[in-house]
Amino acid sequence: MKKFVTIRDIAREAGVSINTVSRALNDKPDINVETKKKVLEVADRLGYIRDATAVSLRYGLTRVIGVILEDSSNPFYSEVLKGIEMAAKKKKFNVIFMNTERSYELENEAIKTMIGRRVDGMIISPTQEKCDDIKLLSEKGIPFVVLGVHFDELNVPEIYTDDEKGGYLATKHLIEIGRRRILFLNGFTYKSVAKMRLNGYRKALKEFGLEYDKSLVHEIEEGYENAYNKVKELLKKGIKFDSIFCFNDVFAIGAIGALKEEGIKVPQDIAVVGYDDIYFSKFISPSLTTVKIDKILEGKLAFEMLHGILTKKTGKNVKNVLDVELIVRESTIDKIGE
Amino acid sequence: MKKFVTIRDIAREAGVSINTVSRALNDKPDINVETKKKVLEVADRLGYIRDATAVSLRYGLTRVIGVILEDSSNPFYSEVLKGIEMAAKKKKFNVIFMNTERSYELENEAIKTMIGRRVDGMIISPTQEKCDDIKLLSEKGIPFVVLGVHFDELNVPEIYTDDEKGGYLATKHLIEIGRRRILFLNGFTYKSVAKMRLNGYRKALKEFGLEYDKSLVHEIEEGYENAYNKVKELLKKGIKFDSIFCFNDVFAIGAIGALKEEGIKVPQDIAVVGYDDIYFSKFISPSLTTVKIDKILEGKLAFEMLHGILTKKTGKNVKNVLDVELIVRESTIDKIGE
DNA sequence: TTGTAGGCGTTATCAA
DNA sequence: TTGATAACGCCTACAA
Repeated sequence: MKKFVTIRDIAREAGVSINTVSRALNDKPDINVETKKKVLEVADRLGYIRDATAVSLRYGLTRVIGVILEDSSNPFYSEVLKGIEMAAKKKKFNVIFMNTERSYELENEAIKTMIGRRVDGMIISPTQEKCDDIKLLSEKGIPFVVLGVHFDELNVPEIYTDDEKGGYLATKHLIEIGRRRILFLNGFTYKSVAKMRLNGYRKALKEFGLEYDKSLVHEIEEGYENAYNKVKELLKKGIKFDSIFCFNDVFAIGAIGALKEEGIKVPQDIAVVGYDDIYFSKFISPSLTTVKIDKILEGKLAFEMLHGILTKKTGKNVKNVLDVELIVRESTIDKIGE
Repeated sequence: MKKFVTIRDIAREAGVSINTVSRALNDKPDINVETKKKVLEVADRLGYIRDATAVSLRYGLTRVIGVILEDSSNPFYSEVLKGIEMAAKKKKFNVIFMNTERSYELENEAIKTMIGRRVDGMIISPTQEKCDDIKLLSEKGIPFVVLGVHFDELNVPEIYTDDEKGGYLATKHLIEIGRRRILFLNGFTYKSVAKMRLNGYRKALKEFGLEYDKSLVHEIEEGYENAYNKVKELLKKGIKFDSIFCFNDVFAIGAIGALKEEGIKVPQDIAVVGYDDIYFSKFISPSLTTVKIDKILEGKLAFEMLHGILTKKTGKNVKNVLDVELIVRESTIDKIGE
């Protein structure tokens, strides 16, 4: 028994040729209304579902996009991914995704796999360890959009957030509530995101006449534990600070965890600002002051950029810089709203 | 200019026929070692990447699985999805995913799309509003695994968690710490998960000689706000309870938010238990006592079940019931570990 | 208005 | 050990 109904089956059943079936199915004009009606009726009765792999091969287009991310379970990327899928669905595209676990090797493999799948385009959030793979993609002329990252050394389509502004807003806010020694728990600055936030941090310090103190700026690996441990370590060393600006909300939650354990009050003793505004940031206690990124929107726009490139409506090297917004909550302002 | 290198290009360049190329590429035995070496060298030089759409058409197998979920950005499903992708990657499968947003319509459409894509199999987390679509899939003989849900009325391959046990453990724990009036904020019991947790709740009450009080059991929609509002409403009505068992951690966080605002102490006045053990449950304050589900594992096992079905190693109607575990934290035990 | 034939890129069969 | 050819399911010229 064959698994799927084909246009040949419909043709036989309806007593017409296969391309009459094709015409009916594709709403082509040059076909008799009666014939069409009959063919469609038969197709429906037989439960015909068009084989997308065959259409892909024929057209050289798959209507599939590839999405390559660090980690789809991370609260930031999981929302971005959702936004991508929402936008893709609207345009009748499907999404294949692969995680890289922050490994350049896996990123490279994922790209090859996606090319093998003949995806019409890709959205990639690169590790930024190297960028040879992205360069290759660009040379091969395969449409793609880089997400969440800016490459100084490459001229490729990118969507990322205005992280210099984010870093600036966060730092300025801390200064404005009277903090002077602002610890910055940053990510690694070989990544554009971390570099930009650092620029924003420095810009705000400068603007308010505060000097940049190297002992207050630390680059750490992703993860709650690393922020938690770093804060504990610095407290032990006796480094003095009255506030912390964190690279992301998970760091901020880790930092707050460490501070609480040491009996340090947030925000009274030390104020904390995060970044991203992940779903849980408003629910934790104290609720988190943070720089908000509209992650669903970033995903949607990433798809729309890619779609624009695919349909030649968008230039090939457009940069799309999303705005960010400071959200003030309890981790910097005590008894907010009273 | 053609976009991709084909075996024909390699054949021409290497001066052999296309199926000699195919043999070399597929490691077939009947080929001269020298020829093979040369072909592979040419393929490499030309940057050949095999077209998976063509192979899929030829074989009738795609090495793609479809994953259909309520919401991939939800902290539960995002981890399950990651587990699926991890396991799939190991077996050289790719994952196409679609969200249903808890709409049966979208679920049905997603299934059709996946069939159109000729995925080798699907993992579906159904809305359970209806199950006609699942039944159809079963009749069509398309391999699939139902995830996170049990259908009494269907005999299909399923992976879900032992939620009766989970409900029992949570309730028993609350009773053992001296609570007698246990509010149960449940999901809708047309879903098997909610029904099973309710069974567990009742079982524990019965075991300890407590009577089931309807006014303490409420079915609410997903979302922080709904739990928050329900708790506020019940407090206002003057319903008395000394503890809450929540359908999931997000409910629990909502409940705790409402209690805190009313100046009620958790766990001293009211103890709270959640369900799922999402990533943030250990970081919030008070940290959350909850029933842990190993979500990554559930995803991995779901894929392995499906793969087993695809390779005929697994029976067609296997049920895989995952164990759950009670994780005790501060929301039920004050000053834990002191 | 309808049908025939060719081809998308690959692999498998069969003959050389 | 190799090559010619057909086939997977679909769509599109072109012919009838």
